[in-house]
Amino acid sequence: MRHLKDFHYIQAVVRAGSIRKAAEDLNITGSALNRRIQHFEEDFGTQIFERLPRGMRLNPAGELLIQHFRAQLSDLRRVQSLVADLDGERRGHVSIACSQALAPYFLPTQIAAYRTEHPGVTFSVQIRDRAAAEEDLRTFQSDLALVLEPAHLVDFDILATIEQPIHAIMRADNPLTQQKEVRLRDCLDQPHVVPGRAYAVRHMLDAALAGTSRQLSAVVETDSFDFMRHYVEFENAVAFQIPIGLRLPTGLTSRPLAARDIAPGALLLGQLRGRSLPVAPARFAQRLANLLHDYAMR
Amino acid sequence: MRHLKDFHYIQAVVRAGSIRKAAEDLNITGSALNRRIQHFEEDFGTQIFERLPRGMRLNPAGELLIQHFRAQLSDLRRVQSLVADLDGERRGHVSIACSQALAPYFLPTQIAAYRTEHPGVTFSVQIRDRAAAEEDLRTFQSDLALVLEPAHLVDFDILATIEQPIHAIMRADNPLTQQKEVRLRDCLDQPHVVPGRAYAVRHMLDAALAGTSRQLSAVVETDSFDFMRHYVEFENAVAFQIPIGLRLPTGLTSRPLAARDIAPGALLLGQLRGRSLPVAPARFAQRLANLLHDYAMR
DNA sequence: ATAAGTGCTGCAATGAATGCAGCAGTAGGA
DNA sequence: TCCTACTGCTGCATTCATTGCAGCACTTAT
Repeated sequence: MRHLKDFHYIQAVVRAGSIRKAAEDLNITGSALNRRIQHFEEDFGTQIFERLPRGMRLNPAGELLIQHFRAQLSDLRRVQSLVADLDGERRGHVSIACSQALAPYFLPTQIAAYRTEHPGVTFSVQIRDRAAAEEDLRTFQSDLALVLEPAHLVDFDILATIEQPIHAIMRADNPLTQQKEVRLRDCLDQPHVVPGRAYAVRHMLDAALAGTSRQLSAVVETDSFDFMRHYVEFENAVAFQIPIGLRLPTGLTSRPLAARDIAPGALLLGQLRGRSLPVAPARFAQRLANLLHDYAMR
Repeated sequence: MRHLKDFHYIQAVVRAGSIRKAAEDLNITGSALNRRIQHFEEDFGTQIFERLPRGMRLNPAGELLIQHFRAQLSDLRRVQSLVADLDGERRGHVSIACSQALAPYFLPTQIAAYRTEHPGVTFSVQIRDRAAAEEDLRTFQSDLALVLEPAHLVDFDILATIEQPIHAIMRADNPLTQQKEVRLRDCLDQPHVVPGRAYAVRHMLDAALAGTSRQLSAVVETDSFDFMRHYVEFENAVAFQIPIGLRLPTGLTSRPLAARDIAPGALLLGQLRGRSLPVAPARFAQRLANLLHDYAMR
């Protein structure tokens, strides 16, 4: 859209940190970009950048403005999708930020199922830890977030929620498998692999152990849930995961951790508070919400 | 703002009904305006106007778009007022659509009181009947509506509400003044003046009389509440008004109508649902809401 | 001290938006 | 039925805003 060109220019400067770098990204000269920004500031009424010796940085007014622009762009997409709907096109795009646990199994099946009914709808899936997922919503980079134990919940509108007890993942020949549910201390007695600090499962483990005499002594700490799941196949260790993301190969199995050791985590589906989602994201969110609701009921 | 010029052009065409008339209003030629609109439609992706032999009219996509633009403009104003607040300017503008009853006394005192604390804030007050007030909110022409018994309440966010029994206004020597509250039928036995059908007081009178054997037989029906109030001074008649708008000259007095004859009306303060108001309107609304709340308590 | 980076500005060239005149078409009145 | 008045639209020349180039003043890191 032509009338949002200034916004793209401003955003490029924000990203690049300087006019000249941004100008290169935009395939224009620095002077042209410089003047556009000066013009914009002039009829906006205030400076929106701090001029530093090493480049440009948004000032508070600029932060407010760019947030406005993002909201505006998002609303324009919504209107365009409404118009497309009017024309009977049934197209659209859904952008989701989700916890890593949802990536291998849960989301692919849901998206594939949705696309059989609405083949015109495309998706983008960003794997984000619990803080980054919320930031993605705030910056309009994602329409929806499906995330375990989000960090702040400010500006986060909860569309659905289910409880997810943490499961211990181990080989089928592990002695712990003889019990219906396992104690956390028994897991810690075995070699165990845990996610990095940014992840909710790790956060819950840390919280459960705070104030106890036990502590984690992980043989591997990793950012990859995939790695953890596969590692257990090669060393007889214990990994941790939420059940909704699980579909274990033969030879591996899982048992829930005792609720008195570690409280179940909340898996939340949410959007940016106050935002009107375009048609496709709204419908997909509705579908996910129903599914999670049924999942919680059964 | 430069990047909203297309919007102003489109809105001018909507208002004028044809490109050439709109072009005249905008002091440009029809061809320029025509091409801008064609360009816009091109990169928006769809036609926005129906081309009729007698001019242009918005199609459904255009209706959606113009609503988006209005919201965008409103949000831009909000951001600008936030920025002004950042600069410590404390300026702003508040636009209110209100029932006629609030115009002579209630709103002037409130606005004046607010302006003693915030002299940089300016106001505009539109007198609107109950349907038009809501339409004003919907089209972003007013930030707030203070209106008796609104008609539809769709997209209307209620910020405060108080009950207002209808009062009969009459001369101090009227025999009805001997009672604490008066019956509607006794009022109808006297010459009476009533507002036009668009107004809430009239609507409530009609509703109260529906299904009874009595009916209005007004000696004067008028759009002016001022007229009604003054008319009573010259003919010994009865007029109707809500108490919050009343401040009677000596010689006139008022008595509430019996609640069993006619239910009190709801005076609502509201804004457009989902809209974030700029600083000044939000603060003034807060002040009004508090005031109405106290008013209801006493 | 040098080099590399920053934002900014004067001048000329490019390209987009505008104005003018005229076309084709429809609606309503004599 | 013709005529007038209105509609949206378009080719061409012009105007004006936007851009690119080169260079300035300045800061920081080597």
